[in-house]
This record gives sequence, structure tokens and C-alpha cells, in this order.
Amino acid sequence: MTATIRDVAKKAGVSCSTVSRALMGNVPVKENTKRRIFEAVKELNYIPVQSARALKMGRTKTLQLILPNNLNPFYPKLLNCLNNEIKKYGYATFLSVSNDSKEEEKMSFQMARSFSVDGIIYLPTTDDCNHMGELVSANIPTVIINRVWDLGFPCVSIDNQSGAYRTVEYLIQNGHRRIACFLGDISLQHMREREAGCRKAFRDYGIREGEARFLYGTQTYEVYEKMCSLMKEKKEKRITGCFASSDWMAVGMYSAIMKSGLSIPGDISVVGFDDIEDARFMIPPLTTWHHPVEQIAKVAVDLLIRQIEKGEDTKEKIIIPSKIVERESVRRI
Amino acid sequence: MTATIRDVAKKAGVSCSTVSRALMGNVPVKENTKRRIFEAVKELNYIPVQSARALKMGRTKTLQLILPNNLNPFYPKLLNCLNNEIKKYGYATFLSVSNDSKEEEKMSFQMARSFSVDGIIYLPTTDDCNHMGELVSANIPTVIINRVWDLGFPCVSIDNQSGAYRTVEYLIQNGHRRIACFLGDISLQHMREREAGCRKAFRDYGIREGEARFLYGTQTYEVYEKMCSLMKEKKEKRITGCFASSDWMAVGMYSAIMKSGLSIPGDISVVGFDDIEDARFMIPPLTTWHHPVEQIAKVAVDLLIRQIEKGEDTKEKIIIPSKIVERESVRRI
DNA sequence: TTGTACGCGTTATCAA
DNA sequence: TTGATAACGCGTACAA
Repeated sequence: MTATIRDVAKKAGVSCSTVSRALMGNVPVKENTKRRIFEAVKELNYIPVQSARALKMGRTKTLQLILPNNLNPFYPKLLNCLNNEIKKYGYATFLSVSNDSKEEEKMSFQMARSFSVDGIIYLPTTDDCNHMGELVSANIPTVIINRVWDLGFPCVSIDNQSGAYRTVEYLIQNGHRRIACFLGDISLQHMREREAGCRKAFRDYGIREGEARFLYGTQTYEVYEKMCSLMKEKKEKRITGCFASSDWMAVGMYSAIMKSGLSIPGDISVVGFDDIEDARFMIPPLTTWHHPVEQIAKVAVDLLIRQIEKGEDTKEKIIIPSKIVERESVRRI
Repeated sequence: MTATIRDVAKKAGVSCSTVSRALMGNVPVKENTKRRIFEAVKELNYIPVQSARALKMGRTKTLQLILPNNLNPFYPKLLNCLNNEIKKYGYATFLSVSNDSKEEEKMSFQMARSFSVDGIIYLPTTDDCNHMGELVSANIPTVIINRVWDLGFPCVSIDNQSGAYRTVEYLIQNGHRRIACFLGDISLQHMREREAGCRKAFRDYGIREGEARFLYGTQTYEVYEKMCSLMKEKKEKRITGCFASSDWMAVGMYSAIMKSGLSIPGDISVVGFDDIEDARFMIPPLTTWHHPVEQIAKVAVDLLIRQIEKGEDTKEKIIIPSKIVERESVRRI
């Protein structure tokens, strides 16, 4: 069937060990034999069998990505960056999408063990950690992204609170005072941090309860409906600006605002969070807080690889700085 | 370190083979010993090492997904369906995104071989097949999706021509005659098929050259700019409807139309192709041809698994039927 | 119903 | 610089 190292050895007239050494390249092999070996490799179209190599070396050259879902368009972008980064280091990507389910996440941890992945990039779907014992005890190098937790793993994330703060501040600095903040699943720490950022901005700028509103919801239709009813208030009382805790939400908000016969940013200014691929193609292009996924991916994978290959044992929490991207969804009033 | 089958055997007071048999479940093992074995397994938190199993059995329980990119929002949706389907069969997913590059695709084929994946779901990035010899000679069960090719592999796809035909027909039946069709990369067969569908619709309904326009472009800014200049024509001559060969393009077209001060569907009706997740949240919600990715994923993975596990050797070309999804982007005139 | 022995394809150790 | 050999963890043919 497909050629093994023995076939190569026979064809090149050497032993398996020599072939292995020539291929590994870490032990000297005579130029001449080396040439013959590579010729044989080419001729037989030989590729080492990873399973065998893995069994012997205890390394699979494989990284696992554990992500919550792939629906919010933020994730495909992140996935892309991560996958490309992993490729650079010559590793293969095992993909595990949890569909926002703890059970599936747990299965991913088992998969990590049984497939002996060399490392894990983990973006948890929930703050509720009681199923993560599996992961910790698996003792596989792991980097957590987009969360900052004390699970004994290094973390790479943005500063959610200051991001939300500065985004809402931007609205305020453009003259808005009646502002609604739409938050996602508040059981998640990063969402609470974003909420805290909003509240702090209101406090710092003397905006009080009646003017600042907080809305909550995770489903698109919730966002849409709550936003619609908000738009029905009479103009003097109505909000002039709003903050979406993710760009995906902003999409639903745009729908609701337009449907209500109001214009962006003429009547309502909108700011988002994440800077998804489509943000600049929204109508009008969305002003939003940039989530630096390229950076996050780069740093996280680099950290992970160093942990794997150099045995570096770090637990650092790395915060990637970011900034707002001004487009056309905010009006100065 | 981590427990092996020998540890389990020792703890249960039996031999490795008995443990193996109990775990495989295809050979009778006495109830009592079985119980002791499972207890030991649980206690030691034992999971079989896949690399070893793979080496022995020549099966990795692994499927590889080779996709062109992850930018067009159509792909994340497809990826999701595929991944979930794969999970159902207890396989793990190896992800290879080619970033629209033949070179990277070629590397994916090599990966397939070296990691001994059991099967491949392949959505080619190009029609130019001269790098695919690697794939064919690898002799790994493969299913091609979204293309219908005679490479010796089964294919699962929609009928692109009739899809485009019926979508343009929908526009015509709503009274439109001055129509622009915006096509993507015409070097790709499925895009040429969609183009052919458009042309046939025009022919069948007696719409001639001046009325029907064809525009081409792959980059978002091309779509945007060409669309903008199209909008500058004076009203009597201007198109009243347009067809986007992908919803992603429709996003750019929406931008251009709005930017030009025209309304959808008041001035311009738009139909898309794919029915991406966001199509119903566009403003107005996009009428589009549904690309049945759930079905495609289901059929493709099922076909692949049957090929792997039952040795079924099929080369069938499966066409999944579909339909238009009427939303609010088309006006009857 | 169970145990012994072997081999899957590789790399590492040791001796030459 | 090279070759012979053992071992990685597992599943199975064969013997008991």
C-alpha cells in the first residue's frame, strides 16, 4: 500500500534508523546517503505516519481549538486568525465547537486527552467551571482566550471594562446623554465587565438613572423587540444614542431602528463592540470598539507553542490594548 | 503519568487483551470481569490513546474539512453544519482553511496523508485541478461539496444554474425588465453556471442585451464601486432590479444603493443567493435563493461515513433541491 | 472465557 | 557515520 520507512530504507540501501535520522535532521548523515534517501522518499512519495510518530514521541503536532459557537460572526474571524497562526508553526488544527453547551465542551476535553493534542486554545462558553476539572487534570498545555480566569492557565484577552467605558464615553463626548446599553448574557464575566464599564462612564459624566438605560438579552429577536419598543417613546424622552455589547447585536438594533422609521445616525447614534468583518459594510458603517483578534491569536498561539516546545510554564494574564474605530453611525449633537 | 491499558489490567487483575475486549465490546467477556474492568477504568480515568489505536487499526476516527476560506459568511455556516454532523458519528474534525490558495490546499492534502485522516470533505478553492493528483493518489475516501466534478469522487451540490434561473425569474415575474446580474469569480464553474442561469432566464422571457446587464467582480470594493456607478444613470434607463450571485455581494450592493440615495426595494429590488445567517437581518430583509447547507452537510458526511465504514464505493453526483426565500427586498412593479 | 505473543511505523539507545 | 534492537500503547490470532 502506502510506503513505509522500511520501503525507503530498502530502496536507498540503508537501515531504517538512517532514514529516520536523515528525515529528522538532528543527527549528522553523510551527504551522499542523505541524497539517496531523499531520492527514495520522493520516488516512493513517502510521508511519515503521524500516529506512529506520535506514539513514539508522545507528540502529535496537533492543537485543539475549543470555541463556544460559530454563529456570532465574531467567532469565524477569530477562528480564522487562530487557524492561520497555528499553521505557521506547522501544527494541525482540531476544531471543537461547543454549540454553547457545557456537555459538548466536556466531550471536547475528553477528545483532547484521547487524541493527545499537544495544546489547547480555549474560549469557554460559560463561567461555570465545575466541568473543567477534566481539563485541568488532563494536564495539557492550555491558553484561555477572551476570559481572565485563575484556573492555572495563562490568559489572553482585552480589557472589557475599559473598552465599554471608552465606547460609551465616545457617545457622551459627542453630546449624547439619553443612552441605552444593550448587554448580552450577563451570567458571563466579560459581559458584566462591559456593563461595569458603561455604568462607570455614566457615573463619571454625571448621567443618571432616567437618562441611562440598561437592556438585556441574548437572542436576536429579543434585541430587536426591546429596541423597537424603545423607539416608540416620544422624541423628547427617547434615547439619542445606544451601545451594543457586540456588533452582532448592533445588527439587530439597526433593523429595529430602521423598522421604526428612524434613521442612523440622524435620530439614533449607535456604537458597537467587536469590529466584526461586516461592521464597515453596515449601513451606515458602524463605529465600534475594535476586538484585536489577530493580536490575540498571535499572542495566544505563540504562548502555547512556547509552553509546548520550550516547556515554559507561565500563568500570565495578557491584556491586549485596543481602540475605537470611528465610522459613520454616530452623530455629534 | 497517564494510565495505560496495562494499568487497568493490573488493577482489574486480568490481562491487557481482556481489557481491550471489554472495551471494544465485540467479543464476549464475563459479566463479572467486565464489571471489575470498568471500575478500574473509571478509577484510573483511563482513555485509550488514539495514536496507538490508529497505528494498530489503520483508522483514526478523524475527518478533514478542506474549505476555501472563512470570510464569506456562507462558509462559517457550512462549517458549523459539517462539524456538527461529523460529531454525531463520533469522529473528530481536522480543519484546513486554504485561504483561497492552491498551495495551502496542496499542503492540506499532504496533511490528510500524514495524519491518516479517515475521510475528507472537500470544497475546492479553484477549478484548476492540476494540484489534486496528490489527493487522488492519496486514495482517501473523499466527498466533494458544492462542485460537480468527475474526479472519481462523489459530489453533493445544489443546481446552480436552475437556482440562478429561478431567482432572476422571480425578479422578472415581479415586473422587472432592466436587471443587473453581479457575478463573482467567473473562472469558477459554479459561478459560470449561475451566469448561465441568468442568461437563460433573460432569453426565456425575451429580455434583451440593453435591458439585462452583467457585472463581474470578486472584491467587495469592486461590487460597491461598480454598483455605485450603475446607480448614477438617469431614472428612465436605470435598472430596477438586480441579482447578486452571493448574499455577501448583496451586502455590498445594499451599501452602494443606500449611499446613492436610493431605497430598497422602493427604487431598486435586490435578490441574493445563499441565504446566509444575516440575510434576514439585513435592511430590508433579503429575498434570496436558499443554499441548503444543513442538507448538504448531512448527505455529504453520511455518504463519507458509509464509504469509510461500509466500504461503499460510490461516485454519485447528488443534487439537493432548493427554493427561494421571499423576504422584503423585492417590489412588484 | 481468558492469556500469550506479535506487529502496526516510528524514533532513540547502544554498539560498532 | 551507520545498523540492530527495543519500546511507545493497543488490538487480535492463536492457543489454552
